[in-house]
Amino acid sequence: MASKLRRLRRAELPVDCEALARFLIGKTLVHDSSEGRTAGRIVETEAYVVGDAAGHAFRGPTARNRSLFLRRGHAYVYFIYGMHCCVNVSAETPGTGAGVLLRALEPLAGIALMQKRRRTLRVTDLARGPGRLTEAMAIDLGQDGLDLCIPGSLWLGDAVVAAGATGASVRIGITREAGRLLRFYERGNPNVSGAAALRR
DNA sequence: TCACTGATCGTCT
DNA sequence: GACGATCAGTGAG
Repeated sequence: MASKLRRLRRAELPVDCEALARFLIGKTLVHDSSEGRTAGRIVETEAYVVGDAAGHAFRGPTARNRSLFLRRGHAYVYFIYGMHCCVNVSAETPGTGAGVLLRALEPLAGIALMQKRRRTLRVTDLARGPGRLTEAMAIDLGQDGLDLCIPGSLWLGDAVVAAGATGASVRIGITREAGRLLRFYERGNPNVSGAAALRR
C-alpha cells in the first residue's frame, strides 16, 4: 500500500483553514524516519482560523508560532503542558497565521514501531489524540517548519480509503471561542479522540 | 465510562 | 507567575 501512496501537491490543498481541515480527513500522514516508516489515516482535525482568539497565531508572529505564517502545507509543531508536542498544517497564504491541528490517526503502516514508541499494543491508543499522534509518529520540535509538500521525511499522502461521513463539533480543550464548530472527524471511527459522544 | 488529578515546562503577561 | 490546542492513572457509578 504505502509504496503506491501519492504525495499531495500544494495546489490540491484548499487556501482556507476550515476547508483544509475538512479536506484532510481521510488523507494520509507519513513519517519516514531513521527507524522506519509510520503512516496513518487522518481521522480528526481542528481548524484554528484567521482572527480566532483560540489560535496560537492570534497575537501575531513570535519565535514559537512563526510556522503558522508559512505558505499552506508546512508543519507547525509546538510543545505543550510541559510534556507533549502537537502538529498543525499551516493553512493560508504567506504572512497569514492559521493552522489545522491534526488530532488523531488511524494507524496504517509501521504499527509495530508505533507500539514501541507508545509502549502499548492497543491500536486505538496509538494515535488517538494530538499528543499520542506525535509520539506514535515521532514528530517533535525538530520537524517544526518542514514543508509537507516537497520530497522529505514528513509528508501528506492521498487517501488510501476515501473518507466516510464527516462530523463537526466544538473543539476540545480550549476556553476561548469554545462554541465554534471547527472540529472535524470521520463519524464512528474508533480512532477519533474525545468522549464517545464526540465521535458519533 | 466518566470525572478528577498530578506531572511538567516553555511562552507570554 | 500563571496558564495551556494533553495524557495516564485512579476511583466511583
